[in-house]
Amino acid sequence: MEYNFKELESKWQQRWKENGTYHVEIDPARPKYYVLDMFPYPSGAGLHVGHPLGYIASDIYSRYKRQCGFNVLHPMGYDAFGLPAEQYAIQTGQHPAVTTERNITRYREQLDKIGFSFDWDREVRTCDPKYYKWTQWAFLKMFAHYYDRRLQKARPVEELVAAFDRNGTEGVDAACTSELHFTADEWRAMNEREREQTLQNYRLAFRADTMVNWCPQLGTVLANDEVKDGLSVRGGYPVVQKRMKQWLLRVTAYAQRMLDGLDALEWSDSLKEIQRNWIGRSVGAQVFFDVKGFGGKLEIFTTRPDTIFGVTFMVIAPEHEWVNPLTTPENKAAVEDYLEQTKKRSERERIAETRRVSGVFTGSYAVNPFTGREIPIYISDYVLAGYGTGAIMAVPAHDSRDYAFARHFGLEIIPVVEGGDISKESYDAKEGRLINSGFLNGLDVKEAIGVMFDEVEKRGLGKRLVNYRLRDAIFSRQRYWGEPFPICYKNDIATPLPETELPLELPSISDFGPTEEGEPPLARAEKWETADGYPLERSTMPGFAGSSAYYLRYMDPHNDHALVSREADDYWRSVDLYVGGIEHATGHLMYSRFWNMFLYDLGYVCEAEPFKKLINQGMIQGRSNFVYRVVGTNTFVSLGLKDRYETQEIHVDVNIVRNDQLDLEAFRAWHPEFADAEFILEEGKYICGWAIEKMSKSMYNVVNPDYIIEQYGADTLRMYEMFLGPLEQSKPWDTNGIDGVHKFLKRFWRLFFEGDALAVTDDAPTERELKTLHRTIRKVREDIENFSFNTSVAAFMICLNELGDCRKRAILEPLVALLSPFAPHISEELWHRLGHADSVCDAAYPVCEERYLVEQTFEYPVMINGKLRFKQEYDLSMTPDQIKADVVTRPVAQKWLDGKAPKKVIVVPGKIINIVF
RNA sequence: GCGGGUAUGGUGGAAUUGGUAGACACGUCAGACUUAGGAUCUGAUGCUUUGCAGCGUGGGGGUUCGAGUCCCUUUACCCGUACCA
Repeated sequence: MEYNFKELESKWQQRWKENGTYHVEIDPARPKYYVLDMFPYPSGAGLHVGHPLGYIASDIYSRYKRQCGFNVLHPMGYDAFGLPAEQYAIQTGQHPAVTTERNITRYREQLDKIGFSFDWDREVRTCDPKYYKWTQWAFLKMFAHYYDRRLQKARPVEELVAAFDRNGTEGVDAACTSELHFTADEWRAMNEREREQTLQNYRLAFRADTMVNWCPQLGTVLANDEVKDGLSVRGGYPVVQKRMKQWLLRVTAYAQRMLDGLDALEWSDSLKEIQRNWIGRSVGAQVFFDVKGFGGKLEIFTTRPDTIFGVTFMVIAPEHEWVNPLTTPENKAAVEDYLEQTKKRSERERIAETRRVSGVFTGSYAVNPFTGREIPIYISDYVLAGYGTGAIMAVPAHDSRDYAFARHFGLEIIPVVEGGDISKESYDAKEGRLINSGFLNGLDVKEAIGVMFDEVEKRGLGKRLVNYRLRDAIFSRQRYWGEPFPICYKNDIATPLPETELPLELPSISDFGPTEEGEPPLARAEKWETADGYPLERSTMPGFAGSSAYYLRYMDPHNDHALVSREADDYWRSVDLYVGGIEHATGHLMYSRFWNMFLYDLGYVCEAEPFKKLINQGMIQGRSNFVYRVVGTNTFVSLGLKDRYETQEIHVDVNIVRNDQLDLEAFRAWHPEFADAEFILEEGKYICGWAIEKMSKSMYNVVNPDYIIEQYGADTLRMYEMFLGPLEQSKPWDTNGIDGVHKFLKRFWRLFFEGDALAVTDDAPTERELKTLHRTIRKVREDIENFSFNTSVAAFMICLNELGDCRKRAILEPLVALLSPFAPHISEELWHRLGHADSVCDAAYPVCEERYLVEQTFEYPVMINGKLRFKQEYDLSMTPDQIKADVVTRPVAQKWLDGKAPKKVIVVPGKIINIVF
């Protein structure tokens, strides 16, 4: 009987669908397990062979867990809001909802062919109003809460208002944009607008002015990668840095908890490290410097208070709020000139032009509180407005940037730490003894830092402070295809819509670009206002909004009364295994953790961390093929002969190349230009060159899974994707190797049949066959637990090689169950042919019986003189004397024994051979 | 610059975690069956050498009876991040 994969795969996919095989419900009688994939953005290009890698791995794990008796939640959905659909809409006028729907249909078709065990009844789409109702709901909750730093928890804004009513800011310790101080009387004296403005300083979702790349001609904010050389990439219009009112999420409030939470997560160290760096905690001191002839004190942040005696100047960021007050009349022109220069440059450019020293003197002087010396205050864009206080104390002797600046402007450099030569560069290391530093002299750096912290606090110059690099997330986009904000403006005061009015649906419009006045596309909607006539917010939420809590929605996707019911959340809790790409390390995976912690604080979810274990699948790269055209001709020369000609390398579609051999006819038909191509062959073949590159259309190396499934079947695709290499490693796709896996499945299939009849026998298996079976079971189980799917596929192949043509049910039946997570279609078919009525999905996963392994051989560590010396696998049929003889004759042992015989060789069946001398 | 990772045959990759390097698969070669083979099966296949033998896990050094694995050093590539005070 032929292995007709096409027929049996579509048959079972159909049956699974009809029978609801993958539908799951809460079942308190069984332990739950939640396996989640990062849901895809359904792009117009469809899936290529690299996309399903993670889905296949998670599907194998889900099926395995299910067969182990777990109630497995394994859902899928679509991250459907997003820029590409909108860009396409601006160009073509097609509504993004239409193209998105079309793309989703295409994705679903492709996914269905691979045989996943998704419970599609739980599908979510972020662009569905029933779904984004809960995105809006969470936003309203964030708007209505602030972060109490003392309780380390989000609390209702009403509590903050009550506190202000009682004592003003006295005793309030809340996460905020800037530290405010006012009394209860001052608070009570504020009008409604002032109060709201004050509260925005504390809300977890708030509006504030931030610097953005603004393109007046395009009428929109641009991301850094959309700007080049101060011009917009599209259109080439000037882009300026502009302060704009934007919605933000106060993720910084959760910085410490997000940092601490990492320790308990089963994520890769590299991923945790990326998040740690992103959060960027640093412990230092806040210090105030008096400014000569000026009322205020300049606040800076430093991690090196020990070097304060070496401060010879100060620098503030160009955006610092004191730039104007600190600038003296005679420096005004120069400062304005400098500000104009920096304004033109985007943040990215500032970064790209690394270490190009620039700056300007304000004319003002600060006073070093420890030396009493007057030090000049400069403005320079190497100081970032967004970090710390936007102002620094400069210690040129011990900071390379300050050093470069001091050299450039001829400022004084005073060494205060011994150990380096500062004639050519600064000495940044945190070791050495302090010099030129008054009471710190003689201390080493670490001691000095501690002493200085105390001294600064004692003298009332400042205090210890922890700073984070993490910044609040800008949450609004001047775009159409996103969630509308459930916010209206009453007399310009941002006012939340009542929850009962959610979802606030995206209005239908036909032109998706910004308006001529530079308003976001939603300004084009007719009547974009509340029923009582208040205007609604016109920007929409960014891409990460909809993906921040989707894993919760899967638990209870049809609930109209809550994001997730208490019951569902109590049962499913959090994601046990999350599989997805590392590119979301600082985006989605940060926002989701923030979002979840917030909901946790409010008591809506029972776990603080959403993703317990996380696996990052590697990228599948493309393997491109090349042909070599002799320059100036239409003649193509085979790889081995190309050095004899002057050639031009041309990408050729990998789908018309097999084992690097070009299909000449297909090549001529591929492109009109090549219709009359001539070839210079080697041994009658045209051999192509190849290279590993990103899989992309322009390299003609995209392999479509539909094509592979058509040729080899879904089971082969699934197993081959796993066989390619370690899951977490990037590796090239090479269709050439797929035959090996396909052959394996065909061989496995053939074992069951003699002609068209089932040929499985009930003969008793031999010890050897049982050993092979159980070793395979052990290996495969172990490998699945370790996500080492490539070696488990190899284990199946080894097993088949060892079994030869064993057709015994006692061996084959467990193998079918063992294989089913990897190749569900063929396994299901064989399972039924073996006489089972139920699905192989519910067949208990085979368990290794150790006795079949240990009864034949032992693996012993060998102790010589109490030290582990070598291991050897001994067959149990060997007597202790034989083992002894073997040990003694081994070269290693002989070296040790120096010719003498050991006194005793102890053979303990089970563990250890102890050799006594 | 900083942080993380990788390096093994012609190719993708194994290696029980310090114990016979190259499992498994591709490719290649040879053979069988075939009108045919991009089907199936069998065998060979790290390199050098006719052979004996020697050399082999990016390079150099070290620890050890024994190193792909541990330590030091160095090179190349990949990823993340970037003036974070």
